[in-house]
Amino acid sequence: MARTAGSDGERTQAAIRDAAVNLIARYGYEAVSMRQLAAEVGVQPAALYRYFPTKEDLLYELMTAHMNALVASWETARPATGDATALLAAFVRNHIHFHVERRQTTHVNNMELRSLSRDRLSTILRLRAGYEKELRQILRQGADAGLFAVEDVTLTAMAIIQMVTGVIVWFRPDERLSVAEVTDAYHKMTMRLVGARDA
Amino acid sequence: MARTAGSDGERTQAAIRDAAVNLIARYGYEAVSMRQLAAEVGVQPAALYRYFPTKEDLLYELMTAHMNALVASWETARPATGDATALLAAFVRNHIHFHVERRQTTHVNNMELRSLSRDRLSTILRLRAGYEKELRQILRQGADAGLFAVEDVTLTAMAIIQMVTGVIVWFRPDERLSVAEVTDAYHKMTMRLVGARDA
DNA sequence: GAATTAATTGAACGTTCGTTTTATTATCTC
DNA sequence: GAGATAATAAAACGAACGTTCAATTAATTC
Repeated sequence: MARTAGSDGERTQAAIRDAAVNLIARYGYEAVSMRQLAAEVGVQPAALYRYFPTKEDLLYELMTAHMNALVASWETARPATGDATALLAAFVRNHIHFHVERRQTTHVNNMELRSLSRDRLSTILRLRAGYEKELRQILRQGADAGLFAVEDVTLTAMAIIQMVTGVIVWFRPDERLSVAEVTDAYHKMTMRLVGARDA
Repeated sequence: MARTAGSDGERTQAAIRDAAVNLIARYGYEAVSMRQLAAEVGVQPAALYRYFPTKEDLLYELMTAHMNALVASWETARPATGDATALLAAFVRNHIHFHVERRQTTHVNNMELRSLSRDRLSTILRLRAGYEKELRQILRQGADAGLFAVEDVTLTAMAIIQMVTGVIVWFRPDERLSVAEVTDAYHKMTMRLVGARDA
């Protein structure tokens, strides 16, 4: 046997991506073998190499796609007008929605950084740094305007990022709370955390 | 060659633990081989098996030691008297000090849960749940006493845990800020986050 | 100082790993 | 419908993996 009836490169590649995200999120990058991945896709191991030259190439593509989607998501969600309070609210809400809807790729991005080569790691970290800079700018703007009581912008930004990204560690949408309820709660906590006037 | 001059079981075991924590924190459990670990210790791979029957036994011992130390640390630090505000302050301060001083074992405990067997995983999670319950009790006590403005105790506890544990992701003690400064900042943020009256 | 025990080496086991090569079949182009 | 190309299978590569076992030497016991 060789090429199978109805086979399609694009579909196969998408199936590989999906299966890889699921497996890596659950078992970790190192623990998932190319054979295991191929079996999940329903294909022979060699077929994977038509789409991803190496295992690390596959991981890297998943991670860059996630980071680019995150940056794009904020670019779309960022309000054109509004003060720092409105910006911060939009940032937190978008961040939580994005991550709750992509728990698996988020897990991969948070856990598998150390499996990347130096160059690729710094590319991902650069993307991440750019995203975090947006939050720092909002905090600084709010502090300068006297809206927030933020002493150390960098520290506060990291605290907020860690807090809101941590949602995916414990939150399961089909349980006690809805996404909207959780988002509201984190929004309020963030506003209190930065000492926002309006909150 | 066989037994080497000056060899000592206890010292070797401690050296294995140390090297394992360093390597696993840096490269991940799956990515670290027993040969690599043995080389780091300065011993042949077979010697490791005198102290740890399997690779997973080694990981499990590192993780239980960390969790037991965390629980013991809080038992020692917990104030005998004081209201919820004082308790929460002590909790956050102890938590940050503990984790900043043990960044490597913290990383191992946060990242390698999925490499444990089901039984061992639930043992670790039980220890963790017990620790987190302490924070929930403090929050509930503060909310009942009218000291905190906490609507959802469980959600708030997870937010705080994620925020304060996240310190180890970005904080390096020898850089811009000292441990004391960071602890103070997180203490203030936590108090504002829960809407503490006294803050 | 002989017997015992503790600590370690060196070599090997079978398995699995990421990857490559070659052959084969389906689909598309004209 | 012939030729070109895309998609996959099948088999194999050497290397590395966790682990085991027998042999050997250092330290301890009596």
